[in-house]
Amino acid sequence: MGYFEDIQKAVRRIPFGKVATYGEIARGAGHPGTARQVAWALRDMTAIELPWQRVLGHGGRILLQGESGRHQRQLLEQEGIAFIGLRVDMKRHEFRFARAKRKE
DNA sequence: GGTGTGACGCTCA
DNA sequence: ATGAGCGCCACAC
Repeated sequence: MGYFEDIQKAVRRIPFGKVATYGEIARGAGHPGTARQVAWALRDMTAIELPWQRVLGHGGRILLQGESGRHQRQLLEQEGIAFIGLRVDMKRHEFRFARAKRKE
């Protein structure tokens, strides 16, 4: 079990209609303080089936640039996630992990 | 093992 | 609100 898989599992735990920040994913995966690496890991995960669109930057901002970002927003809106300007309404949609767990 | 890189997060001007 | 600076850490060379 490596870092990559830990992140993958954490992302899968985000329920439909909810979103989580990179930092929250890192914590939920048991690797606090590695938000940046979460983004790195996600790049290679776009190929596999994963709700990567539910992962946002701090404050609910989409960090993907260009068309990818536009696509992400579209996917989120399809899930019924509300936006306030460029940010997701985190009051309504932020998902928080119960606690970091190493083994599943 | 040193160096550069990045879908980050936080502070401060 | 907006942007620069800096700390962070896993990975590929």
